[in-house]
Amino acid sequence: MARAKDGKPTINDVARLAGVSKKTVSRVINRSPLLNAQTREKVEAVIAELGYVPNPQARALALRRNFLIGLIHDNPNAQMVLGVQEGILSAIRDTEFALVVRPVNRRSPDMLDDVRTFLDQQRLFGVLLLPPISENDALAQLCDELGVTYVRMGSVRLDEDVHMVASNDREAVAKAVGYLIGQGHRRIGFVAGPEGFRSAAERALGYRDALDSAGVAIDETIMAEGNYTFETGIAAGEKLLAASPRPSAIFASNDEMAAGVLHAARSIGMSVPEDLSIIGFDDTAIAAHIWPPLTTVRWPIQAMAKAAAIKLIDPVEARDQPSHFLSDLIERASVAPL
Amino acid sequence: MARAKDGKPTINDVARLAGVSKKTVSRVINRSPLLNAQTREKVEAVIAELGYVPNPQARALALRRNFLIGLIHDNPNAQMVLGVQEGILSAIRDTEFALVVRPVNRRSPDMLDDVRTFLDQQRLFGVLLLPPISENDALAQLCDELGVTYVRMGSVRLDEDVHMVASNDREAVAKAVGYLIGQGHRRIGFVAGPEGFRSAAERALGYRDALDSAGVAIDETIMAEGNYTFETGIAAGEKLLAASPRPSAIFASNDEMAAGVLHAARSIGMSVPEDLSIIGFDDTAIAAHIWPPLTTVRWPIQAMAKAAAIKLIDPVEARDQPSHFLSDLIERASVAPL
DNA sequence: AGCGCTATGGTAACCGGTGTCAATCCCGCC
DNA sequence: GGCGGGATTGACACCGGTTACCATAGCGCT
Repeated sequence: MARAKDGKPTINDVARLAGVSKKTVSRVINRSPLLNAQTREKVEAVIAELGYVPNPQARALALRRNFLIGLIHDNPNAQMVLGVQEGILSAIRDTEFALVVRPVNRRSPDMLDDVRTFLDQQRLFGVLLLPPISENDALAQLCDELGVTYVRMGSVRLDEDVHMVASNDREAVAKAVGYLIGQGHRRIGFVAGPEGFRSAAERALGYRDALDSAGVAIDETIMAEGNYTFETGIAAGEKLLAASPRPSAIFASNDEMAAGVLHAARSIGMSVPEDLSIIGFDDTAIAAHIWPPLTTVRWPIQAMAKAAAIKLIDPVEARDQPSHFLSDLIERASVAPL
Repeated sequence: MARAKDGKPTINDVARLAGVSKKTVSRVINRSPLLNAQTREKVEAVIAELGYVPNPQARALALRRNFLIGLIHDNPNAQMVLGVQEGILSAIRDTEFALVVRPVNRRSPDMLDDVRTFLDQQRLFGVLLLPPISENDALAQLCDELGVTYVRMGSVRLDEDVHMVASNDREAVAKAVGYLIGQGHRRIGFVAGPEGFRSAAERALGYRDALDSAGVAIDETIMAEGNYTFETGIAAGEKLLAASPRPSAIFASNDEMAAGVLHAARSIGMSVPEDLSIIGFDDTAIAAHIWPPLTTVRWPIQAMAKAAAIKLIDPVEARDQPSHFLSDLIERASVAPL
C-alpha cells in the first residue's frame, strides 16, 4: 500500500502513483476545467484506488477559510433546535461542510464573550443564529466585527435579507385568532410570551390585529403573560379562566403554554373543546400528543433552516432563497365552534 | 495595529512585537515549562494586546489531530439529543474542542457509507455514538478501522469500558415494574419497543425479571410492541385494554408510547390512575406535561454524555469516569395503588 | 581556566494542501 | 520551417502553526 504507514494517503502519494505533480492532483480535486481528460481519469483512478480524501485542515489553512458552519442557540425548545439541525444538514449534505453547534446561555453576562471566544477559536465559515438569541443585535454586530458571516432566523425581519430568514408571526397569529373569530368566538383570551422576546411581541401584535379588524375590544383581564413553559401556562390559564365573563377561547403564544392552559381548564372541570377552545403555536411534538390534539400554528422550521444554511454557504443559490416564510394553521381538535 | 491588513494577527506578528522567535511564542501557548518567566510575561502581554488566537486549522495540521468531536445520531427523541449536546458541551467548555453534529438515517442503506464519508472528510478527533445507532457494531468497527476513537452511549454495556457509557435499562425497568407490584398490581401490561433496538430488548428483560421475582406468570395477551411513537402507543394500548381480564397497570417502554396508552385508555372512558396505572420511560418533556403527569424512569442523559465526552478527549480524566449510570424512578401521578 | 551541564532561544524543515507564474507541448498559419 | 498562441502541466513559495536539532549562555565543578 502506498500510504504513510500511520495513516491516510496524502496528495503526494496520489501524485507519485499517478506520475503527475501535486498541483495536478489538486486540480483534479478542485474540478479545474483546464485539465486533459486522460490525465484527469488517470488521477481519479489512483484516488479511488487509494481511497484518498484531502485533509480538510490543510485545505482550510491554504484556502484561508474552513468548511464549518456554526449554530449558536439558546433555545429551550428541543424540537425546534433539532428541526433546525436537520434543515441545515439537508443543505450541507453532499458538500464538504459540517455543522458545529454551540448552545449558549442567554442569561449569562458572559454570553457575548463566550461567543467571541468560540468564534475566535474556531474561525468558522459562518454562523446561524436562532431565536431568541438571534434577536440580539450586539451579537450580529460581533459577528460582523469578527468577519464571520451570519444569518439570523427569527419571527420578523430585523436585518437585511442576506442576514435574515424570517417567518411572519404577527400575520400567523392574526390568522389563528381570526379563525377563532370565524368560529363564532368573541371573548378570546391571550397568553403572551415573555417580555424581551421579539416573537412574543409579534404574536401579541397579531392578536391585537385580529381583534381590531373584527371590531372586538381588547380586554386586559383576559390577557396574561408566561415564559413559554408549561407551568407558566397553567398559571396564565388559571388567571384567564377566573375572569368574568370567562373567555370561550384562548390563544397561547406557544404549545407548552397551551398545554398548561388545557391542564388548568381540566382541573376546574372544563372540557376542551366543548367549554373552551385553545390554539397554540409552534406545532411541537406535544401539540399532537396531548388530548385533545392541539390546533396550532406551524412554521416551517426545517425549510427555513435549510434556506438559512444555503444563504450562508452558497452566494449564488442564496439569491433564490426566500427571506420570508409563511406559517400554517394546523387544525386539530382543540377548537369547537361557539 | 501590527496585524495583517486582512485579518487576525499571526504567531509571527506576536513574535516580532515581543522580539522573540515563533518558537518561543509557541512555547508560551503550549505552556512549555522550560521558559524564562520574564519572557513568558512579555509574550503574554503582546498576545493580550493583539488579541492573538492561534489558528486552529494550522495547529490541527501541524499536530496531525484536530479538536472536533462528532456526535452521530439518528435519534427521534429531540429532548434526549439536546440533553446529550448540553452534556458534551459542559465537558468541552473551556477547552478548544468543538462539537460537530451529524444526524443520520438509520433506515438508509447508505448509512454506513454516509458515516464513512463524514469521518473521512472531517478527520474528527473522535465521535460519540447515540442509541439506537450506537448499538450497531459495524459502526463501531468502522470507527476503529478509520482510526477515529469512539464512545458509545447505550442502555447496556455492549463494548469495552473505554468505548462505553451505559445505563442499565433492565434493572431500571425491573425497579419500575417492581414498584407497580409493590402497589398491589399483579396484572401488568407491557408495551415493548421495536425489535432491533437493544434498549427495547433490555427493557423487556427487566419486565420479565420483575414478574419472575414476584412469582407472576408472563401473559402474552397483555404484551404488545410499538416503535416508540405516540401512535403505536395508542394501538398497543387498545390491544392491551381489550384483553380480558384487563390489566390494572401498564408499563410502556418509553414516554411517547405511555402517552399513547393514556390516550387509548381515555378514549374508552377509563380514568388514569383510578382505573389504570401507567409508567413510562425516559422522562422526556411530554411526561411532565400531560395529564396526569406521568410516573416514569429517568436516566441521567446529561451526566452520561458529559462522561462520554471526557472519555473521548481526556485519557487521564477518563479513568475516573464511570461507565455505568443508574436510572431513577420519577413518581408523579399516573400510578395509584390497587 | 577548562569542562560539562542545563536552560533558553533560534533555524530550518515539515504538516498537506493551494496560488502564481513560467515552461512545455501541440497546432495552425504564413 | 519558423512562429504565435492556447492548452496543459510543473516548480516553488506560502498558509500558520509544530517539531527536531543546533547554538549560545550561564553556572558549578575540578
